[in-house]
Amino acid sequence: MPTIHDVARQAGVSASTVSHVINRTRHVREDTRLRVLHVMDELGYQPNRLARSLRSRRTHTFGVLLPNSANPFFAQVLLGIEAESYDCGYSTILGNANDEPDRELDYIDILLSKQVDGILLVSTGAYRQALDLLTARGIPVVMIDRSPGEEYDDFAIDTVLTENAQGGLLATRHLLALGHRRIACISGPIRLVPSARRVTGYREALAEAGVPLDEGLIVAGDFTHESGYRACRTLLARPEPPSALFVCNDLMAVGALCAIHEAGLAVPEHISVAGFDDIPLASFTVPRLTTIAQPAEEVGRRAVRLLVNRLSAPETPSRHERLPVRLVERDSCGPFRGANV
Amino acid sequence: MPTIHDVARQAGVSASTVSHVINRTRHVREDTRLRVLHVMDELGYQPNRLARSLRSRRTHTFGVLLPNSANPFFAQVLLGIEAESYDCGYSTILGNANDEPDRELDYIDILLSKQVDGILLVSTGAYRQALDLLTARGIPVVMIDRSPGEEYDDFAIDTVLTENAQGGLLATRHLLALGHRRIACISGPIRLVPSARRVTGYREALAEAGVPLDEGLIVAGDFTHESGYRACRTLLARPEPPSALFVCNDLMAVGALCAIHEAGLAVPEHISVAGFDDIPLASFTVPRLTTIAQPAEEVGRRAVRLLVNRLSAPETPSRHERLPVRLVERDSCGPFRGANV
DNA sequence: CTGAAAGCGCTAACAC
DNA sequence: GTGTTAGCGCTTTCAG
Repeated sequence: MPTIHDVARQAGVSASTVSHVINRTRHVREDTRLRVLHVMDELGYQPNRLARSLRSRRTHTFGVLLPNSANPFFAQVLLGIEAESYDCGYSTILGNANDEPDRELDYIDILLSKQVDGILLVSTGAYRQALDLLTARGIPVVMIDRSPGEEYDDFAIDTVLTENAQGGLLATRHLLALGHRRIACISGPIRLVPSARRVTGYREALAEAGVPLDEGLIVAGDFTHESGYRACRTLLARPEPPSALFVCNDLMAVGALCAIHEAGLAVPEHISVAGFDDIPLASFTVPRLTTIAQPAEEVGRRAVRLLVNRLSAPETPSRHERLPVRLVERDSCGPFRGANV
Repeated sequence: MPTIHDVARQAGVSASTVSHVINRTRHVREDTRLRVLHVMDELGYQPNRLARSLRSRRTHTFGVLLPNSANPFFAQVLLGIEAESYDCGYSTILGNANDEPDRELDYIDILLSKQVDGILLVSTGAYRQALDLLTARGIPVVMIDRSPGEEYDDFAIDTVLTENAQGGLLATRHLLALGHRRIACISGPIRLVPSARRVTGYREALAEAGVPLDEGLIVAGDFTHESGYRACRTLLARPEPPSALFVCNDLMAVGALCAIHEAGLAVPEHISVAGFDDIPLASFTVPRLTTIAQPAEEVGRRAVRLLVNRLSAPETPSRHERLPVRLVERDSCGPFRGANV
């Protein structure tokens, strides 16, 4: 591979001139500029960005840490992150924590030593340690989907969150408006803030409507198809099964749909199901899923924009974006028609 | 951030000694080793891998280029790539081509100038140009899922493919064995080799069984839910609709399931559906999807292993892995019960 | 077993 | 408008 010196020699100028042509960092006489460009082209010169980064202390690379990039919701967020990063001239190094906090921390070390310019983090649970590592280095971080809460305001970290509680509220209100009273909830892992907030919304809606809450109607899953399937079976086996389900993510809702079908019941005739996320699949389930839409891709893009902004203005106070959710009515929720089975 | 010189000074040794302690590149007296280790720990020293890479010409980073990381099949492959890379001490830079060949080529340039040690490529279609860029640089490449064909054997590129034709054969034979004769096929984009191979398997199975092929029963989708939905509607609207469907990927099969349900027909009573990929969701559709399983995650892991091997033995002749597929029988295929509708 | 010196390819400060 | 110089932080000969 030719170096910048090869180009310089060939074009009869100094390396710094070539550098300035490449980076438009100061004026170069038009004819020399063209000559340099021509030589670059001729030699097939590609700058070594490693060397450039070492010197300029900018790698134009972000680290992206996710619990699991194959989860459709995160996959969509990742799509937004990658797309916006590309548009802004950044590359993305991807790391999956696989829900193992240790792995998350290990990745943070790796990313830091690779000198990434910033990190986009959906933390698996090691909030405190992760943020300690990060802020010790003073590297910009945007936390996505999950935040450590107000206690961490001093960390000056940007966040992009969605209105989880509002989503739980909207979904449950919708079910109530359809006449349902025994509304169950399949939650995500309780330790996760977004999941907890969705359940909060659910509780609020019930309280608002004066419907007493049967705690046995809340069962926890872990955001996978399988867990939604199992939780739903548990619910159906109860002496007084619910007539509607608010499921805290679409993956589990799909599992629930499957369990209901296998139990010989119909959606929405016997049971209504509302999900959360509006993953692309949700438009094609049987029946099509009514759900709370989160702008996943936009979440990713916003996060990147925050990061890019912070790099150009490091001293800005931390910014917290909260994106709205909305109810998408499809075919999985119907009016209450009396206790089933 | 402390540098290796800070550590050296503090420990009273030379930088090269510290380097050797870190990289175990030659023996160091036990007590000095411990002292160095201690100082490193004390200062919270983290090597700057940029500098290291510039010098050693190894970045321990792979580039991963996919058509779309949110497609569940690729998402699963990516999971395998990321996991195995991590296990082997590599990071992964992710790039989505979004089915735009130009973007794929642009990403290749970026990855090369970031000096990645190798590239894992699921090409969007710019095979020839992509490989030209890559081989000109002599950088190791593993092509996944799609290969340019025998004509490119001189490029000495490793590949990991799956038995696509065999999959088409197995699925169609299964449908035939259930008594179906009018079996339609929803293919992927014709220009893509894997899709074409699956259709080849489908044709072979029909020929094998002496069932004449009605070309009108083959309709092309583009591997998305939506296209499967539309293709299925087209098929159902035909004067003599098929009694079974072989759909070239699960995403489209899900779309087909939805279309069939909306047409008031039942699976598998009226129509049988077989998919391809066995994405995680396939176990939870309504009804559960019979499909051809590809070991997606393993595909990713194998690809990384090939790359790692090649880095340690660059002169090895190119290796081509072909992973087997298998039929997973679930609930979406049933015996032929006479013409439907 | 250890140290000194050179240099990976680039950019930035300073001269002219 | 252009060139010279130094050096980012590390590894790797080469000496000892």
